[in-house]
Amino acid sequence: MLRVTKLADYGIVMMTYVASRGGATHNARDIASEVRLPLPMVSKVLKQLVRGGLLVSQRGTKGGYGLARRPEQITVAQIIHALEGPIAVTQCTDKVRGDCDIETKCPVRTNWFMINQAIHGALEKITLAEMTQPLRHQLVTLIDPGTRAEAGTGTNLTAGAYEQHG
Amino acid sequence: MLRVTKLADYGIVMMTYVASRGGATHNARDIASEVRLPLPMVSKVLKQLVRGGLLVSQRGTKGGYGLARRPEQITVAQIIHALEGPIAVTQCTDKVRGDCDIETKCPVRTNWFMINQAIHGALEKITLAEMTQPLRHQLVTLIDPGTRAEAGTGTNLTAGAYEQHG
DNA sequence: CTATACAGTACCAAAACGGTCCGGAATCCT
DNA sequence: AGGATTCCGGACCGTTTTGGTACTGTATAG
Repeated sequence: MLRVTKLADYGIVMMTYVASRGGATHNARDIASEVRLPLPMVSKVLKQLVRGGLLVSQRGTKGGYGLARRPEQITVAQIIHALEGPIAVTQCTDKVRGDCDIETKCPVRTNWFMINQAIHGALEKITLAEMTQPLRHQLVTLIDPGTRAEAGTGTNLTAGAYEQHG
Repeated sequence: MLRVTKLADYGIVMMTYVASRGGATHNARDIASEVRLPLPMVSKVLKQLVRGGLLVSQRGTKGGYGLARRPEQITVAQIIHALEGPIAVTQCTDKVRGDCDIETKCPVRTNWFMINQAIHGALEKITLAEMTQPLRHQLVTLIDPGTRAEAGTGTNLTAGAYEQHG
């Protein structure tokens, strides 16, 4: 748990794919087939990434999607934000749905704020450029020496994505 | 998003409350009234915290719950683990439900693994002892200087918890 | 002006979440 | 011994979210 949605998971895979192909634009159909995910899903994610300002789109016959800026300027935190809103570990954070009207009195609120910042900071450090080059040094330094691996990781890519994308 | 469930949110509030009262045991009813949450809910959370080895319980007339070990030995990561399973940002992590059968080929898998470790590391650093004393120094150091506050935080405590718990 | 490709939005089934309830077992007190 | 208290282990259920699809509209190339 403490899980990211599949939308965000897909989005990161797709962004990584686009970034790995330099500045060229790709249309939704090609991306879908490369990443081995259904076209409607891919299309949906791409649209949201455009809205989030991470991709730029071109309509028409020779249209497609391309990165809105250099891979070094795009972070994992930004991708998650584009696909599932602001990173907020607890509710009553969107400020829109202000459920928590006792903010000033709640003794753990300040701590949650810091926890959220810590997580956000970790995700903000990781750029697309690094994602295209696994095991890069800067990523490694994110991990504490004493931290045990408690659970595995991986993507939601259920039997398909990147099966043999080369 | 990237949100913790309310169960975990409640759990942290409750653990913080118990820890703030030293080593004494409290029964579910008292905790519920102090934290301003419905008794069945509180009871459910407490049970899971016992199963997770974070609380010890005593049955009978003078029964109740107490910390299983010193607050310094209990981390936020452990509480989340007890209430919603292993911390895993992406699916196919529980190893039980191994959806992702292309692990070795997926190019972003390694990166997800590191992201997960980074988050887990951040949560593992925060102990209950620190939660009872907000704004402690070690917490502050978790936050990167350059990290912007993108969204507020807080608890899910919808109009009730800790309203006037003093 | 037609084929292509993105844009927006509505829709739906399935799963997870949040919360409640009930019968059972241990402990204390009388 | 017997009742009162308190934790234990489930099942249960309505609502929300998630994951995924479909359909109509709009811009662009040739």
